[in-house]
Amino acid sequence: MKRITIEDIARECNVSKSTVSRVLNNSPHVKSSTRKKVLEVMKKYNYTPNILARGLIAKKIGALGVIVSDITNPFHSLLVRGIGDICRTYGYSLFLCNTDGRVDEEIKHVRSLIQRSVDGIIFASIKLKDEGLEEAKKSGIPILLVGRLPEKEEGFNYVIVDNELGGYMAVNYLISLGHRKIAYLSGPWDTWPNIRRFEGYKRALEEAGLSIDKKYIFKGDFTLDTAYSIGTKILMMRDRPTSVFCANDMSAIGLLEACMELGVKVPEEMSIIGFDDIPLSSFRTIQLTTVSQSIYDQGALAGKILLEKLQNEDNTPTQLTLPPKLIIRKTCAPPKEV
Amino acid sequence: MKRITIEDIARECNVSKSTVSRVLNNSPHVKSSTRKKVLEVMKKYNYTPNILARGLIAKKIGALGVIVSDITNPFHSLLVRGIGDICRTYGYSLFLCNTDGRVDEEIKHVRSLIQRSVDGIIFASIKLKDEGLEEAKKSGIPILLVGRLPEKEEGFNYVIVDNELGGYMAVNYLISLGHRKIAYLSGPWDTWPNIRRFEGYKRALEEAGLSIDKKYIFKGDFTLDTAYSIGTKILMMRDRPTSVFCANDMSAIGLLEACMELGVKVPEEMSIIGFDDIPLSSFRTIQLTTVSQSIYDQGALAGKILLEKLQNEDNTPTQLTLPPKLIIRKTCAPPKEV
DNA sequence: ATTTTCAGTGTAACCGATACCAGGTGAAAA
DNA sequence: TTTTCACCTGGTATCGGTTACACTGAAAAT
Repeated sequence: MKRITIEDIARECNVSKSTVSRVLNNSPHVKSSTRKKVLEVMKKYNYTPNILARGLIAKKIGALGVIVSDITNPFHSLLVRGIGDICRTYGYSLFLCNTDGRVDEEIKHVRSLIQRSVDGIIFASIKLKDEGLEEAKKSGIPILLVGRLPEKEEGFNYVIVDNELGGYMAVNYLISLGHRKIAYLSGPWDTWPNIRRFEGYKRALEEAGLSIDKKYIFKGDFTLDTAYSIGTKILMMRDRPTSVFCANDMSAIGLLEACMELGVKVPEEMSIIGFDDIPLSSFRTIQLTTVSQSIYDQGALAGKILLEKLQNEDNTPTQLTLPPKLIIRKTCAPPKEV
Repeated sequence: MKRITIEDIARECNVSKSTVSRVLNNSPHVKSSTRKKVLEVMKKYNYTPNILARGLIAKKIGALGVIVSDITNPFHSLLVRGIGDICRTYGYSLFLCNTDGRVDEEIKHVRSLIQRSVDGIIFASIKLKDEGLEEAKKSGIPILLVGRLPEKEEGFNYVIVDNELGGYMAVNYLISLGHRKIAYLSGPWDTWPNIRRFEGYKRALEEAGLSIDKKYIFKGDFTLDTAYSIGTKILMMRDRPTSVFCANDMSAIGLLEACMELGVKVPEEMSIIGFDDIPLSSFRTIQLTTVSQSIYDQGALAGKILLEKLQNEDNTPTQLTLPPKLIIRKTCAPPKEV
């Protein structure tokens, strides 16, 4: 079926296509009777302008790209949902790119987004050194980072929550319950969220006058299965910690599973606190105490900031650090021995 | 930063842009020395053709749109991941559209995808009567449906699993374990998956000579919370069923939670079987017996079929019905009384 | 009465590619 | 020596819009 073009509309109205274009763009210099007629004909033929033709001149297409490692990850799907909803209200479309954490894929996606003249790119899972990010920066397309930061964060727009503070709050909460033996189950070690959360962990311990004990630091990778197997090890060690701050909720849930498997009662015999507050954490059977990132809101805010910036052609970087929130549910309690 | 255009390359090479275009499109009629030079200059300037300009002529942009109700739903995120991965291997981009199950949003998204000249649209959560689908059909853009079908399915491309058979297999399995009082916890009633699964339920009961007892039919909506509250009702009724076929995994998990809350042992006192096999179902603490839809594969296959169809300009509808798979885990056992 | 202003519209160039047609070249065939 | 023809290459229209500029005629200003 042939698409209706601006020329078809113009012919039908006995005007030139520039006049139709003016109506399309709400130019004030159109006689109201002409405008009315044009609008009528447009409606009659159900006409919508071709965005590609428009974009060719404007060098933008009313679309953002969002780059995540894996949309299947509930953190990312919530974030993308937030971004997507905002895009919709601004009339923008959204390209979804999964990288699987691979730099080459990320670069490919970035190039393809640039080729498509997207108006902006949101990076949700950059690494500390990120070539894809560099590539995008060179292109001059507005960029915004959510959730995590690269090594050199200067000049970038970003929306994050204060991960250090979140870690601090989590561990402080455990300390306030009376815990002294507090373990840390990490995420991928050289990763921004892990580094920041671990710093919060250390600060809380230091302020409480507790020493950081290497035997209580466990290297995980944010996945359930790894956390499960590390969890079984933690539970079987001789001077077992009374509580574990897990670098993310998935890890916490893996640990929780290990506890169930080994008959260790949570929270009576083991307190567990996570980070992120993914939907799963609030399940009745899990009820994980955790630090909330307000993921959906973070995504929505990120989208909003970038889109506003595009509309106002504002090039000054907006850098937003949101406060985390402690969500107390049922996996933490005072330690038994105290 | 100004983008390099085909003209810049042509000038630098002292050839016309048609020649550059020929190189770009692998035309055989280019002297190999010329081609070499052009390719060098293209590489030197890191040139990539502007997809919008290209798309304006070709009337396509190398992108698909996928319409889901909510990417946060694990079923959809897996499906989209499968579609996205295939798109990537074919060099296509993917527009993500969330409708929240609202028809008006769906129509808006469809229109916007048409405006953007996407090459094809994949619908993942259409309704029985779907105006958005109609709108897309009128536009002539190739369409493919995954996961569920509309009332009139003629002429559409689709990839689904046999939901009726899945329901049949699930219930048959319960029957084979010795269950006679088998309840059905439905999804949204007038919905394709629910209708088909319920039909499977009925067929299995009929073939086994069991009557369909209205008091064992419960109307849910695919959500955890509804299933939980219905679950508590089911567990407290006097002539309680010994097993429940839940229309999806989320409902099954809601019921599972209700059982835990009320101290009903699963599977000893209550057998539960779900449908979908979302990742959550295989968690160690859940171990839900269910009917697998191979969601990721379904998405990948759907994407592949549509993309192949686009490349071959094949207009005959491909209609694929995949077999479901029974995944036996730990929530089903023979009933106590037998 | 003459000039200025400006609302309302058309013309044509342009965005960055593709595609068709035609022209030029040189080697092989006549 | 001329013709033929395959092989390259350039010119130009085109896709569907936007936009700078020019033009018209009527109202406002002088």
